Amino acid sequence: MARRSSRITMADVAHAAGVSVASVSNYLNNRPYMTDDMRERIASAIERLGYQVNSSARNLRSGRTHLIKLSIPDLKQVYFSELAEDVLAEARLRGYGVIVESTTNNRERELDSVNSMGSHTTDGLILSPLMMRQADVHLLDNDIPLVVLGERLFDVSAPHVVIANARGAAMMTQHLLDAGCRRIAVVGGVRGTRSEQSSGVIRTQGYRDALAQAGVAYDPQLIVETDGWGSRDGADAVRRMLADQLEFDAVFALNDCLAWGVLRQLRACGVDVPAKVRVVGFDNVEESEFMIPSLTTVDPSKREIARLAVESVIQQIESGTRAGASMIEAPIELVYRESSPC
Amino acid sequence: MARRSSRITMADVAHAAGVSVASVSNYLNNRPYMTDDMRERIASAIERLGYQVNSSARNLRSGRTHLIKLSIPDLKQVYFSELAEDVLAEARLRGYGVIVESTTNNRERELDSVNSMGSHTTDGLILSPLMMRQADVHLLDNDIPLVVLGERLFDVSAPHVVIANARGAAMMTQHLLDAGCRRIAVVGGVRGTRSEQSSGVIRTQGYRDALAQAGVAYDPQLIVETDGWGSRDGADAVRRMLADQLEFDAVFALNDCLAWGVLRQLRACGVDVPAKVRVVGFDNVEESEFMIPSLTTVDPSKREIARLAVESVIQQIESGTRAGASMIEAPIELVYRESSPC
DNA sequence: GTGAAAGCGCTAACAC
DNA sequence: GTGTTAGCGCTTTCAC
Repeated sequence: MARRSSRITMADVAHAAGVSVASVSNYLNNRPYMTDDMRERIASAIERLGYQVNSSARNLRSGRTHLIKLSIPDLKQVYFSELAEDVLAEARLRGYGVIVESTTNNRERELDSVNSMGSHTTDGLILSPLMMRQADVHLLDNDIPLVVLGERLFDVSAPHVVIANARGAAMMTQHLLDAGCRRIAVVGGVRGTRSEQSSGVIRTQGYRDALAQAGVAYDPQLIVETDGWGSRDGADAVRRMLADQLEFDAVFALNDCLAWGVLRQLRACGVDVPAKVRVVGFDNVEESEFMIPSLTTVDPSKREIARLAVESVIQQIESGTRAGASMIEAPIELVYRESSPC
Repeated sequence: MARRSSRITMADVAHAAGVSVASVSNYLNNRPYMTDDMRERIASAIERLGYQVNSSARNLRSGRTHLIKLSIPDLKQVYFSELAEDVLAEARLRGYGVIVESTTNNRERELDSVNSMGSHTTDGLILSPLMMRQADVHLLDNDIPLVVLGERLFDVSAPHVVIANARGAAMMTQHLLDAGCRRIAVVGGVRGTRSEQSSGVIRTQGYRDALAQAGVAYDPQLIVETDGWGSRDGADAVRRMLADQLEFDAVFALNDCLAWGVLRQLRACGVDVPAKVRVVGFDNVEESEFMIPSLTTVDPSKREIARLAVESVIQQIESGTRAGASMIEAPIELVYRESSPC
């Protein structure tokens, strides 16, 4: 029956063990040079008293909290919840806890999670920005350990862990071209050019690059813009494409959720996948494997992204400063499944 | 251009503003009785120096971190990521941060998150236990603010926020009976009786209760057990049911993911939903609305669960102790969609 | 090897 | 209303 939290302090332990607080501290921090006898007495006292370190005190003294903040747009988006899970696991492995902050696609919140970094609650930040503007980046202009995730490369002096969006999209497009497709619709794509460097823009560019490379003409009609990137948007897109009698022999949905909707709607309309139309996605979210047909997609290896991000932010924390700008590209891979076999 | 973290302390601010640290503290904590003049001088000094409170120091002194730990089995399961998102939002609203801990269906980890509670990193715990055994509950026998989530009602002296699993399952079964179904298969159900009080067991019981109530015979054959609760398990189940030539006019999948798999596999096998077979789920996960056909399901109002849990744990934190055992049942509701219209 | 003691930056009790 | 000050519990020199 544990007492109220830990009223028990290091001093109590020291007293009970007949040693000094310094020795208890040494013991707790695995410092060498200590007689086995003392080690044992301290251990037993700790056990007996049910002592637990007070991390607030430790944090104050050491200036570290062993907490990382993970700021992402929305946990309800599978991509991010899977990424978060991987970040949690990786951080845990390295002895860090994670405060998750969901910015719910809200610029204010993104700025908040940046602004609050000075308050020492967390040692570093892994930020997946979505709404920040160029004008906001000066807020990141400090020495706090930071890793930026995703493709939005602001002029921020910090390591970026990026997905090879353009390359992934190009590879996937190439795969479809190799399979003989010539009318590849891009659901969730962005027509024309925008200054904004969203994943949509970049993936669309990758698609166009691959077409160009293969000498296949680019038809803007095939770019089907959507409101969001959920499965409903994918289904809506297909509905429109069919209504407009758009000709296409493949659909490249720019993320897996869109692809789910595409798959469902095509099936509902009696279009055979992959015989009549091939369908591919991007993100390799777990559920995609279980679609019928299972979804061919680009795997951005979230595990590796998480590992790289956590590793970098911890390295910065332990070295004491923000690392300079850099771009770490996570490996990318095509996963061939039934919706577009190899 | 911010300096390295905040070397700037309250003393610096006090000095710059020509006041005492106490006044700065008062200002920061919105304490009353303070001339507007002083208020302004402090504000401007803070602004000028770019001061930010050091939360470690504040935490040590106040004994509070304004951090809650949320311990759940797995963020990759949609139900939990949606719940987590709601918990995050609710906590944020009330000025608390959330450390998310994913126990990955691992008993050790569950115990860890409980054990580490004494170390003052977080003020309270919202725990969704899955693997804990009766033998472990003594670990929860302390005064630390705690809310237990889900149906596993151990003999723990703390508030429980529970889903009305039995009632929800019974209501849904009743709906199917009302629609004329008499052979309702339960995918993910648990045959026979087990001491264990998992959601599966309880939801199955709710189903049986409804049958009994309606005077419909219970056929154990209709209980289709599955390995897990993912969509693949749902699809597998249907495959087996069809192979075994099981007769059924409805499928009650005990969660939405199972239901997705059921929907897909039935469709793949040319079984019309809902004309031939009705399909319903449990959890009302966002994606379910976009299935084709859209999924009728039980809505456990995660938002409300999150609200109740956060509210209770914060109330405990602010009142200074663990609240006694209690059971707060979150409201439940059937959501009628195409897979089984009303 | 071990211990004494000086803070880390803040809050709150109390004095003015 | 405002200032002084004593710790919160720990880590870390620096003596011994």
